[in-house]
Amino acid sequence: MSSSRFPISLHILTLLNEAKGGVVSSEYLAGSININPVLVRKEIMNLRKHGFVDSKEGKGGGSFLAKNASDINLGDVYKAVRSNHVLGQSKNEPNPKCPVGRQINQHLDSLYSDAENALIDNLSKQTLADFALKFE
Amino acid sequence: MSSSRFPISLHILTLLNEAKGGVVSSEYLAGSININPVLVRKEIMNLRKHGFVDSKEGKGGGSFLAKNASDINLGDVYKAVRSNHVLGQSKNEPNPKCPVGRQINQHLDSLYSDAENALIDNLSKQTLADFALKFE
DNA sequence: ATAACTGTAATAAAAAATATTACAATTTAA
DNA sequence: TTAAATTGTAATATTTTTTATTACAGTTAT
Repeated sequence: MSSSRFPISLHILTLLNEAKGGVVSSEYLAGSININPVLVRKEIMNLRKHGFVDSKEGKGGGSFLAKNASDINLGDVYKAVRSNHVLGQSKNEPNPKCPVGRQINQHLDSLYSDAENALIDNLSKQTLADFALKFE
Repeated sequence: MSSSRFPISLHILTLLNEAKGGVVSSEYLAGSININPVLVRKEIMNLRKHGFVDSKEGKGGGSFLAKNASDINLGDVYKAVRSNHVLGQSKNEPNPKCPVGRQINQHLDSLYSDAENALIDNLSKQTLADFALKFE
């Protein structure tokens, strides 16, 4: 999925945190992020799957944080939304007849994992609560 | 530009390193990577701009490493190819009437920079020579 | 019962990435 | 000195990915 999943998810979480436990509709969230409500609902589906948020159906429904903002660290949010590696997808198929092409994806993958872990470690230093503090 | 620029560039550099100073055509490179030669030439243009490689026009022409593989570190390669941030482009325009939307891009940017630096630091631990060693 | 939501699928539109074609300019070498 | 191989580069087309839109069944509050 797209490279804007992380910012969208973090935006959603920030708004829900601001709502202080209150329920927020996908319409409202979409309005702040400036994207389509259906995309918000899809992203919320994922955040819910990972236990960050929960939703209430029906009139007056919407979403809300499922845990304390200080218990949501940004590394975990990143892990919840990443689909392909940061450094590039290895879904391209190099020439198996070339000694380099034949092996490169495996080497790239391990390179990616290492680098991505460094990224995640960095993100994990911050919680949603820390991030939200910046908006005051 | 695309998220496969890093793997493509690293693939090119690895092949050029293998050629041990010899000249390699974009046709050959494209064959190993399994992409279009024109895309290879564009990527080489960028690598050349950053001083990693040089090219020779005309018959028997092609590209070759412009510096020692042990002087090319992967963090620098990454910096040469990145166009948008790893964690997502902030080219989306959130609602300026929303207190969160209004500020979020600036906060995301600083978050990205930090995290990206961690990534780059990790990549910088390895040179092209180190990476190429894995192919023996 | 009605209104305001979510959840979800299907489809359409827009944007981005990649491939293709084309050709002038350069260089080698027969 | 001409032909062949190659780069550099632009223009265009195709494919893939992302995003938006539409639609509607199901849920809940009033």
